[in-house]
Amino acid sequence: MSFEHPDRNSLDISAVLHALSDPQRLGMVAELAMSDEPRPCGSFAPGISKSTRTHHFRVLREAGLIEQWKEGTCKMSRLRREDVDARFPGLLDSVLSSQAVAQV
Amino acid sequence: MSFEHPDRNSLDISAVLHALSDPQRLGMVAELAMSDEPRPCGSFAPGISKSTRTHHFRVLREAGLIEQWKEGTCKMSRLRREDVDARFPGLLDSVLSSQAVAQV
DNA sequence: CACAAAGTTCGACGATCGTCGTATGATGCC
DNA sequence: GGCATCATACGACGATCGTCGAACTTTGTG
Repeated sequence: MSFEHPDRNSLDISAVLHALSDPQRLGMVAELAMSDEPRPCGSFAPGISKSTRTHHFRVLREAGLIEQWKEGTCKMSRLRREDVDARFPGLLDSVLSSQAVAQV
Repeated sequence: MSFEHPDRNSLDISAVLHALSDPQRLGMVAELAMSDEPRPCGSFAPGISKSTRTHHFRVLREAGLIEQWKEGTCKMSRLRREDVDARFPGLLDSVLSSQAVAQV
């Protein structure tokens, strides 16, 4: 029922950077950052298959970037912004702002 | 003679994050950031082979993180801090400060 | 209960990665 | 010139990655 969510203090910079280095995942994180509301998995990355999406969400979750929980048949996701900011101050901001520029 | 050094404006966030996501390369970048002096390649990452070192330096260079040039038989490396900061403000600082904490 | 919807699991695949050793170049010094 | 030093080029290897489809589970709804 509960999934693997690494503790705030055990976040690994290499895992975080690797998780963010994939354009697909970076796009997901950017979407999560824009709308502060949790969102079901299915509403992301419409071009890829369900299993690939599951894989990307697991990478993000195991890196500690997102939190996930089930609600009915949906799985919700939320960016762990406070935790990431506490451990790596400024990182998410700089990555996301560069992403925002790229999307204009 | 001259190597591939991407233009400041063509730096790719995914390539940069991927380049930094390897612990070996992150260590090299951290060393380069600490001593502002250019350093020969051979003085890095003493545990790994020469060819692996060459490979890592190429990844860093092609991502636009470092600049390299030859001096005699040595090849010098320098962090392209201004360029990276201009393109991705705050990124290098946050990554390097987390790295510094980890090394204490 | 039967069915639909949302995710997961399980191979599988080609591509890329990190690492190595050996051979090869380029440069400086005796 | 001969030799040592520093780095590159070229496979090669096992490991990981991103992607997929098919089968399955879980949950809600008729």
